[in-house]
Amino acid sequence: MADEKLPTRAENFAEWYNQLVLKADLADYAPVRGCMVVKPYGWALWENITSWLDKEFKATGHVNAAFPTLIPMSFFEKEKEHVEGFAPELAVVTHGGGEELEEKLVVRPTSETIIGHMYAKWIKSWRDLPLLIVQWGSVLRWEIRTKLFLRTAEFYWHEGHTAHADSDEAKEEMYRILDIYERFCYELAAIPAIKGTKSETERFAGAQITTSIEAMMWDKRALQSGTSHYFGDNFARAFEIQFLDRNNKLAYAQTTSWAISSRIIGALIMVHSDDQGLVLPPRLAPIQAVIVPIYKNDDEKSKVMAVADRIFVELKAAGIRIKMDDRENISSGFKFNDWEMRGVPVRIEIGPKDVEKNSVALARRDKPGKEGKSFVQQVGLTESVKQLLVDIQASLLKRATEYRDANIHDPKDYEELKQVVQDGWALSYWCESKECEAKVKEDTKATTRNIPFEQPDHGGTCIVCGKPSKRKVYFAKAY
RNA sequence: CGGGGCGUAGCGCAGUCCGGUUAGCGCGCUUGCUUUGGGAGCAAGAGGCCCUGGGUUCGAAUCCCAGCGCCCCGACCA
Repeated sequence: MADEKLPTRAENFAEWYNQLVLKADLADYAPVRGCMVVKPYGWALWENITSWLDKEFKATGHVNAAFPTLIPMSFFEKEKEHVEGFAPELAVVTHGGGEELEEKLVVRPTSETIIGHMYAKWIKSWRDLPLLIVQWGSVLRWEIRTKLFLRTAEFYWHEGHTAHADSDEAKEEMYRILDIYERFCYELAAIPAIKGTKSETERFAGAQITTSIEAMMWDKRALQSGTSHYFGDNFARAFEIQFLDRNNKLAYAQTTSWAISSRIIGALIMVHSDDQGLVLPPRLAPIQAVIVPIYKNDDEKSKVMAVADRIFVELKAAGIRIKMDDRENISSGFKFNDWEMRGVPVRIEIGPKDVEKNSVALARRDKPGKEGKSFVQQVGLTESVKQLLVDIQASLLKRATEYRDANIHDPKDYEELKQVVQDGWALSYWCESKECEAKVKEDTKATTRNIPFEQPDHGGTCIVCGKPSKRKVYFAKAY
């Protein structure tokens, strides 16, 4: 039992993360370099994420469809910036059925091109708009340095692709989706992500506007957790998505695309989890509460299990995602640690003493050890557990918000900015020039994350060059 | 693409320098018994193309040559 414990976060954050993903049973390394296998427990978590998003997309008029994995190479050459952005990380199929292909096929790294091609075919009239399609699937990017969930060659996501008659409507769509992403982060993931606009250099290849939500991890690095893009007519021109408008004039469609990927699971881990293992927000946890029965002999077992079974049925009927850990020959101490590693929000311990006293021990995962343990009556347990799940959800968000705010700095000058981005974020005025942005990156490795929508009501001067500046930007080291 | 390291059981390693019985150890796995309120104990088992190919030798995990694969450190992305 040498390596049951994780390295601490302070000791080695990267190694803590790697081992946590494996030990919490979320994913495993695949035989292909850079690829991962998402294990059933990890996939259950992903399904809780996707099912909420899917409902929100459908509620806002979107429909799901599927486009092919393979895309003709020539499609990528139609939008100049897009091909430049993606060329280095394309996987290309050169042979099929033993023959060399006449036109090489790209394994999709994203689907703007093939969807653009199809949209050109489908959109002929203003009556065909808006077209609001979401694809759930995976994409492949030939990454050099990979890490489970955060950056793998193949990853899972949804990609929304919409086409609109005018630019205002398309921009509204972009912002509408970003709002859904924000609500997902706050309400489900308990992550206080910040909405904003990407700088020109950080923009998606081919986009006119890229917006993002940015989240602060435990190590204070930033993680782009979702993006929503407005393309103007860039892709419409490249793929000839044209329609006759109300005035019988030929016009280009305005398109958007947007995504949240399985990377969000990495954010969940790096925002909430601790040295004991995974910590999951109750609304996303595949298992919200686990029952660990404790007994020494058959006599105790029958008494304990009678209570445990009854409680299991009650909680399940109340809609709580509950699990009975009835594994034999494993000590209860091991089970406690095991479920803590897997991030289950609430643990219910039932032993002979509880049977006598009509109580149970309730342990909340967000407060490890004795601090989070309480003894409550079996009567009314369903309500106690429900309330506890709500409390945990709220306290995770509160803790993450306080942590984020405590580590966002307002440096006085460039010297101080260089200091604070080594271990935190800076929110500073910036003149929005590429030169100043590049200088910060060169000096500190920190990049602009986004220009938050929420801004002070007055301007200031650029933290780098001192020129007048209208808006503040977040500078941080990023994943 | 440039520098360093490693391929031996599912995982982590020892053995390799200096060739020589039946290739070991820890974890994990299987079975049985005892255990179970914070990471249990004992016992018996299963599990090997020692990366691949060639060479040297009476004899190669070990020496030589070639190849393959992987990992770590310096330029991009959800």
